[in-house]
This record gives sequence, structure tokens and C-alpha cells, in this order.
Amino acid sequence: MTTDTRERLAIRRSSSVPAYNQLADILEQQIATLTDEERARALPSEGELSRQYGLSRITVRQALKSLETKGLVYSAQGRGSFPTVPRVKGISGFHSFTSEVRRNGQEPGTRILETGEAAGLPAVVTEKLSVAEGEDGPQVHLRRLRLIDGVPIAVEDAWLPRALFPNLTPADFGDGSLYSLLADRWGLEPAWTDALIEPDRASSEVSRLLDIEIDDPVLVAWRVTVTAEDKVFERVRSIYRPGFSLRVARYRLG
Amino acid sequence: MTTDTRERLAIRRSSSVPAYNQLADILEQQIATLTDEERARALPSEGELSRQYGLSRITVRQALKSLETKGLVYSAQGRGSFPTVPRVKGISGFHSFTSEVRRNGQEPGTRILETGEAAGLPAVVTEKLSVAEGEDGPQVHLRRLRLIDGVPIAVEDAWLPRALFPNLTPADFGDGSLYSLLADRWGLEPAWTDALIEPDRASSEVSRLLDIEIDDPVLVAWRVTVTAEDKVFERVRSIYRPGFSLRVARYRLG
DNA sequence: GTTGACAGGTTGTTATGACATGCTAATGTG
DNA sequence: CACATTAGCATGTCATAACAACCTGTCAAC
Repeated sequence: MTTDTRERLAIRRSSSVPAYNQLADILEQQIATLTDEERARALPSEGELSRQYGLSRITVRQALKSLETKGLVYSAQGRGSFPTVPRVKGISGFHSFTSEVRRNGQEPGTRILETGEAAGLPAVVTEKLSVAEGEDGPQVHLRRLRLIDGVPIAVEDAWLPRALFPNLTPADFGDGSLYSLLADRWGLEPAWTDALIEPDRASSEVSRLLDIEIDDPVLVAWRVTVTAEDKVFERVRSIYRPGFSLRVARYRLG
Repeated sequence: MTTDTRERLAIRRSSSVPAYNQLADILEQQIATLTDEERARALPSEGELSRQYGLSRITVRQALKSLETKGLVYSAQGRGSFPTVPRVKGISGFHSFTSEVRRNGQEPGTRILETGEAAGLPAVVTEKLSVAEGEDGPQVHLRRLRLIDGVPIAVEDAWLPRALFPNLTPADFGDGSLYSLLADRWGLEPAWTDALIEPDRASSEVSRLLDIEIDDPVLVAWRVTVTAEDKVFERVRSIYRPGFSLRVARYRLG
């Protein structure tokens, strides 16, 4: 197996994708297919990878560093680099709902409840997410119901700043992934999110949408998502049904 | 001011602290004292910093990269590096409760409710945090009530693996910061955390401790914290009172 | 059998150098 | 004045090199 498989996983120097990114992708995929016993062993050493892929050690380290930042591996001086152990399962409210539910082996669903435009953000949003005066402005609004295997899981209100997405219209909100659309048309991707999570009781409207009782305990998440260049991408309020667990995986401390 | 101040903030090459860490600390502190207008401007360029501190560009980049990983700055090719904008306020359930409440300008309090030892983790914990068979083992248990300005905020159950903290006894749980103790005695620090957050109703016991009504909506957080080398540091269940917002700041996506 | 020194392998830190790529503002041209 | 070009500066990528710090297993000495 080895030689043949490895040949296909070579770094393309002509590609516009940096070599360290290509290597990181290769390693990430290899790690994903490891058995539990193999995960306990060290990855090939930096020198080994350097030789195998014909890259300098600096480039190899850059690839490993990016995997470490993602929380996929850790390095121990004198010992080597090792895959980390995934510690929680479940759905995160932070990444793409659709792809995450699907990766979890379940069927995601989305129903658009309402779309529109607004001159600014509602007061609750500016308060919860401490939006500064100058940061407000025209928004595109989107209200969706999220489902897993047909069961309503959350009511989501999203506000997208018109300034960042000039030609975006409510008509663009189709079946496809919203994030994919925004990445394709404007080349913008979410990189970070800040959130506030609080307990609350279901209002009559929410109870109707989520098919639960009024006053049932729900979880409310207020999020602001920014790009790598710290531009606000969207602001979201999500209301999750009781019994649903929000997953916060690989959160960096310190 | 300039010359004098900058002289004191020099990199000590004899120190055991790496130069890039020293520079990162200097920059982090400088950023913290910037006015809003100054925060909109770029930091000194890599070449500038390189000259100012007598470091190679690689070392400067390493410092900037670590600040970027923390979410404090971002870099834009062709333009420079810039401080990011803090987007949410509040208390995080993930870092040191004491220091975070204090930084927020409030007075933290902790009351130890119960300490003890156990042969293993309770079933709820192993289930929620999907603990593997071999990963269980003797634990030191600690139950605390957390307060802010005298108001009870959360009931926290923490389980620390005996294997990682050999000589730890319930008697060690004093007034001081638990994290500081663990760092001093065993040289271990939390680096990552995985969490599940879910809504629930207050039980009679919780309602008594938090001084709320039975069935009030509360927020339950299940967390497992690991060191940089992916060793389980502690597992915690926290139950937060209604009205309290859990902050998840600078969570990396993608 | 236990201990200690040591060799060899591993990651960590730092330097120098070169070129690629992207942005901005000045310059020049119509 | 409006617009295209361009020089200069910023970060991004990648190579080579050297030494430090740390860990593990081997082997000799006790």
C-alpha cells in the first residue's frame, strides 16, 4: 500500500495553495482515519515528514502548528507530535448547522420563516452584544427554523450587515448553505465568534414553533461572528429547545 | 515618554522566557492601554518591531502569531497588523472564575460545600462527556458555590483525576485559586476545554443553594478541561442561575 | 537489581535570506 | 480633473542552518 498511496498524496509546488496547508490537509485526513491504537502513537517526526514530502522543517512545523491551533494534535518536546482525543459529541451552535448535523449522522432541515431588511439592529441585540454606535447600520434579516430528523430544534434570527454584502437580497436565501453563498459571492468566511448563552423560558410563539410547552426551559445564544480581518459577518440569536445540548468543542484557554 | 518607556521594555536575551513570548507580552500590554482611536491604527510593522527590539523577523512573526491565536490581533497582507475589537462582555464559565469576576470589576466569592474522594466518575458525567472505559479512575471531588457580589451564581461540581494529582487531598482546597495551586505544585495548566451546555429546571436542592424558585430555568454546563498535552485536568458540572449569561469569547471557527 | 551517565532522537528557539503577493499612495498621463 | 501606472512597503511563503532543551532507552558501574 504505502508507496502507491503516498505518491498520490504529494505536495504540488505549482499549486497556489501553500505547501504547509497542503501538508496540514493530508495529515488531518490521515489522522481522521486512524484506529484508536494508532492514535496513541506519535505522528512521523518533523524530520521524517520533511524528508518524505521534500519540505523544509519550517514548513512542516507550520503545518503542525496549524493543526495544533485547531486542537487536532499536540507536540511534546523530546517525544514527538500526537493526535488529540475528541472529548465531546453533539451539535455546535457555532459552525454550519447543516454540515454539522450531517456529520453527526443525522438529517438537518431548515425552514425559512421570515426575511426582510432593517435600518438597524433591534435594541436587544445591540444591548446583549454591546454593539457600538458607529457599528450599527442597515441589515438583512433572516428568521429560520432549524430541524434535526424532522424535529424542530431551534429558532434562529440572523442579521447580516448590508455594508459587507452589498447586493444581498432576501431572495438569495434559498435551500443552499448560506455560508457557502457568502463565501462564493463575497469571498468572506467566518473565523471567530463571540457568544453569550443564557437560560430562559419559552414564549408562546417559541413554544408553538418548537412544539414545546410554554415556559419550558430553553437556551438562548447570542452570537456575533467575525471574519479573519475582524469584520462583523453576522449577528444571531438562537433559541434551542429543552433536551438539546449545545457543544463548545476545543475552546482555547489561557 | 517614548525613549524612557521603551528602554525598560527590552527583550532579555539571558532570560529563560523565549524572546517571542516576551515580545508578545509587551505587545499585549501595550494594546490593552490603547485608546479607541489608536486601536484602529496598525501596530508597528514586522520590520519596525524587528529593528526596535533587535530580533529577527521570524521571531517577531512568532510573537504576532501567538497574539493572533489568542484573538487579540489580526494581520492583513499588504496593510499591517491590527488589534481586534472585543465584542462581548460578561463572565466566562471557562476561565478562572475568581480572576474573571475581578477583572469585570465585581467581587467574586466561593463557598466550599463538599469535598471527598471517589473510585470513579458518576454515570451522568461519563455519559455526558463520553468518557471512555480506560479513562475513568479515582477522582478527587469538590463541590463549590460561586458568588458574585454576594449573590449565589452557580453550583459547581469538579472531579480531578487522582492519577494526575497524586498527593492532592481535600484539605488542599483552601481560599486560594485552585488553578494556581495545581500550577505551582504539579506544573499543570488548563489549555483547552470541551463543553456541553443545556437548559434545565432548578431542582429543589439547586433552588435552595442559588436562592431561586424550584423549576426556574437554569443553564447546565458540562466541561472537560485538558492540558496542552491533552491530559484530562478536570471535569466539571456547573449549574447557573437564571439571568446569568455565560460568555464564550473568541471561539475559533473553521 | 538499582542507579547513573550517556547517546541519539525529538521538538523548541532563533538567525539570515530570498522571493511572492497584496495594498496604498504618489506619480504621471490623457 | 479623472484615471491608469508604478514604486514602495506591508505581510505571506519557504529554504538552510545552528544550537538548546528535553525525553527515552542502553549500557556500564555500583
